[in-house]
Amino acid sequence: MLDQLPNTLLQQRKTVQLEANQPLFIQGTKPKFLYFLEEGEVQLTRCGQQGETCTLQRIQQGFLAEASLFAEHYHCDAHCSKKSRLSAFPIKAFRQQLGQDGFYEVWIQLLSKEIKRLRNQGQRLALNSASDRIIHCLQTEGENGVLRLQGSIKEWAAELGLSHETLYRTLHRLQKQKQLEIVKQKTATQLKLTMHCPT
Amino acid sequence: MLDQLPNTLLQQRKTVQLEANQPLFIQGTKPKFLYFLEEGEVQLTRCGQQGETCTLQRIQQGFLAEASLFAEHYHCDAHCSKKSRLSAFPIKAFRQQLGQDGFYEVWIQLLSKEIKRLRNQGQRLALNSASDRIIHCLQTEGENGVLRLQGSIKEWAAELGLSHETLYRTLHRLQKQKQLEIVKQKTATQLKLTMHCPT
DNA sequence: GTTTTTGTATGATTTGAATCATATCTTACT
DNA sequence: AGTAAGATATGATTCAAATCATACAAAAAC
Repeated sequence: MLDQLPNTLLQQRKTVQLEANQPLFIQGTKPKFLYFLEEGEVQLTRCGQQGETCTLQRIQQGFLAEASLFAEHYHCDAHCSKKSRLSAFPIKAFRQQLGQDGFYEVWIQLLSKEIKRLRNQGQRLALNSASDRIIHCLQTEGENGVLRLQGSIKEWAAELGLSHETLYRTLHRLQKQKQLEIVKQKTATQLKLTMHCPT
Repeated sequence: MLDQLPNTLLQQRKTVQLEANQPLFIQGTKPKFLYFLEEGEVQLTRCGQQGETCTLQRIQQGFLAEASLFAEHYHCDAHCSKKSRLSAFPIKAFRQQLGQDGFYEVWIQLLSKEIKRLRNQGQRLALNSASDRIIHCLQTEGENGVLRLQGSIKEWAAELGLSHETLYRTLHRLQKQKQLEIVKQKTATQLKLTMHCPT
C-alpha cells in the first residue's frame, strides 16, 4: 500500500516501535502525524457511558484513523494490542502532498474503500442472529467465502458484536449443519463457507 | 453544502425529479453521475440472502454513495422513498474538477465526515440493549443531546436495528424514567436527553 | 519447568428483543 | 366525507443471545 505514496512523503516518515498495550493517541488531542501500521495490531477504542471500553476497530495493517488527516482532534483512542511497528507521516507534509501528481486520487480511493467496509459492517451488525452475522462476514470480508481470522475467535466475537460463548456455539452448530468448514491452522483459524446462495 | 462546489461543476449539473418509490440506481451498474439529494428522501438498500431488503441508509440531504465517484459499479441500490429533487453531476467532470483549486480537499473532508458517521453507527449497532442504542444515537447524532427525528419512529427503528415495537416501548420507558423527553411537533418528533453524564 | 493467564468449549439460567396479535389514531387517497 | 393504508401503541408469547459457571487446553510469564 505504501508503494502508492510519493517518495517525497516516504522520506519524511518516522518509524515508531511500540510494545503491546502502549497508547498511540487519545481522543480529543490534535493529530500531528498520520500513522500507517506496518506490523502488529492496533485497536481503535472509545469509552462507553459506564467507562467500559468499546473497540471500534482492530487493524493489522494500513492507515489508522484516516479522518484525522483533516480533523481538529481525534475522535477515538488508539493503542497497540500487540507489539507494533508504525510509520508516522507529518500531517502537514501529507496534506501538502495531496495536491501533487494527483496523489489526492489515491487517498480518495482509500477513503472510499473504508466507507464501503464500514457500510458492510453496519449492515452486518443490523442482522440480529449470530449465524447471519457470521455468514455475512464471510461473504463480505472473505475472498470467495473463505476468511482467515486475524487473531482469536474471542476478538472476532467482539467485532461481530456477539458474546464469545455464542460465537463458539454458533460456529460449531453451523459446522455440524455443513454450512461452513472450520480449518484450524497453526497461525490462525480459517473459515470456509459451504455455498448455497449465488452472488 | 453545494456552495462549496466550483461554478464550473454547478453549471454541468442536471436536475432530476423523482416520485416516491422510483429507483435511482441499482447495484452492479456503472456509475455515470454523482447524485446530490436536494430535497425528499433516498434510501440506500441491499438484498439479504433470502431476498429481504435491508436499508443501509436513509438520506434527506447530501451526496449519495460518495464512493461511487471512483467505483467501477455501485455496491448498493438506491431509490426515492419520498418525492425527491436531485442534482446529477457527470462523474468524469466531477473527477476532473477535484484537481482544480484544491477542490479535492473539500471532497476528502466530506468523505472523512461520512467515515466518522459510519463509525458511530457501527459502535451504536454493537450495543445490545435498545436503550443504549437510543441514548448513543442522541449523544452522537443529536446536538447537545437533542435530536429531531427525520421521518417516522418506525423508520428510526430500522436504522437502530430494532423492531418498532421495542423502540416504542423503550422510548416510553425511558420517558417514564426521566432519562429523556419526547416532544411531538407537527412535522417531526424531537427527543431530548436528560443528561447525567458529562462529555 | 512451573505457574499464571488467556483462549476454547459447553452446560444451565436469565433476560430482553423479536414476533404475533390487536386496537386506535393519523395520514393519504378518491 | 369516506375509505384505505400506515403509524402508533401495548399485551402475550416465543426465542435466541447474554450471562454465569465451570473445565480444559494453549500460550505467556516467570
